[in-house]
Amino acid sequence: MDRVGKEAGMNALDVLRLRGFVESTTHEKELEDYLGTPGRYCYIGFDPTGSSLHVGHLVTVMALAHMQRCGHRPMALVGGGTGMIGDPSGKTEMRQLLTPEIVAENKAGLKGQLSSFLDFSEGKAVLVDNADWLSELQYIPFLRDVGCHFSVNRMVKAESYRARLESEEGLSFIEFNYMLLQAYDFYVLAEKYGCFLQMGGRDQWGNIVAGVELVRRKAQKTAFGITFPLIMTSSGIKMGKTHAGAVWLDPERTSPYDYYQFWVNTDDADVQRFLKLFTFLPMEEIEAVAGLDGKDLNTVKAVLAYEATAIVHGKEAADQAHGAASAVFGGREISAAIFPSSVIPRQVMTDVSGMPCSRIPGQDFSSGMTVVDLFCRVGLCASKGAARRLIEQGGAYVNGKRIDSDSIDVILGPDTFEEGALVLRSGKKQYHRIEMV
RNA sequence: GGUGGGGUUCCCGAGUGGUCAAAGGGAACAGACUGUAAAUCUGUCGGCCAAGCCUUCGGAGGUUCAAAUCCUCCCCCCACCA
Repeated sequence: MDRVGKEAGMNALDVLRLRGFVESTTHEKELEDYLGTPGRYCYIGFDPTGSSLHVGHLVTVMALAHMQRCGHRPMALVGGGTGMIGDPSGKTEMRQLLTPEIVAENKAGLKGQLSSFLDFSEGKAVLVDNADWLSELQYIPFLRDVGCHFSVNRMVKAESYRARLESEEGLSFIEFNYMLLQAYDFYVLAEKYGCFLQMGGRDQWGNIVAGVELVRRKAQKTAFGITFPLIMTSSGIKMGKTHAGAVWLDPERTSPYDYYQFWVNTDDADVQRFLKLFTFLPMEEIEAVAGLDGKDLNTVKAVLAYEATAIVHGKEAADQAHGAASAVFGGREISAAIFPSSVIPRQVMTDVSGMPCSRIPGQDFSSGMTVVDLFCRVGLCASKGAARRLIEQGGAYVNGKRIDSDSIDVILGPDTFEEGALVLRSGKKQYHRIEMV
């Protein structure tokens, strides 16, 4: 999708500002000039602490994608070297140190996921690994060349270390050192690629500024930094966390159906903000629906969920997730007047193939199965006690029929299936389809 | 190394021999109200073959009719001192 409307031809920094990505920048005038020329490099570092990104990473990834759409060249730096140390910024606890094998594995996973957002062909985006230069570093030369530029007095005052300095756990030296390494990364990228912009979450401010200063001192060049706000939901929770933990981009960990559901359940108050941050829909179209509220907002949420899912999992998976949502929660037509750029299906179409689903052999039902056992078996309930409670509280449904507590011991036989399938429901939102095989 | 204080159920945090599956809060789950929203109210919130039984209070032993609570050893954390 090319830039349309007022974002076309706009300075990348202004695009990011307009969409709510920018919390703070270093010397913004010069930064604007830097981004005024196409083909500029900019980078963000990713810790290879896991093999999958999650929604908490999305702001940074989307920022890179916008950079690319504005004609610049984003770089994703995978911290194969620093990942062996662990960034203490803003963290209350020390990180688990990673082994080289795990780092390699995670790195591969990250690249795959980044490819959904960035076009890595023809050098339009670059993936680098700081292990390439960090692992060969010699301690004494490093201390002399880099360490001498850092003031411990200043580092101790850095906001990013504060939590740990004040905590009971304290801060180990290896972690205190982290800032030097990240600053050195920036210096290397500046020298090697001419990359003079580093971006990151607000907790990276200290590390970014350290790099900007190192580039100035060692290379006598001006480098820049942008930090993004920490995205909280209106209810005050860190974005991307749910009761079940993180919302992952890896479809094995968070299915496209659940991913879609995560977005469709966005708080009313967050919809506008999230559309700007987490979709590529043009600003004009987002602003056009700003006045909608109540039930009408649900349509907007559907577009948000659809677009967000399509970016990560592709159009087909988004169609399925959307169709499954229509099947269980009821569909609604989406007027061509809103979000004309979106490719969301405008007509109601239901599609159960995207639903959470278990296949169970028919013979398991030949002598019947209790509702309690069935709910546990497909993971809708954590234990039989939980399943009993669910039924007693009136939250269990089979094929749309509530199981009342008197019939808690009802046995389900093969005749419960309609056309070889049956649908369980737990509470208001959790559906699970069972196919007999 | 010394001295003192700690490690409790998802999290925080009460609990110092039986009345403890363990107060209170948070999270979570269910119901009502709704719009697959928020807020609010109500209920639930270790497991099981469920008026009973089993497992849990850092780990391993021990005392006792009875231990989260007492004793011994060990592991880990914190504070102050060296």
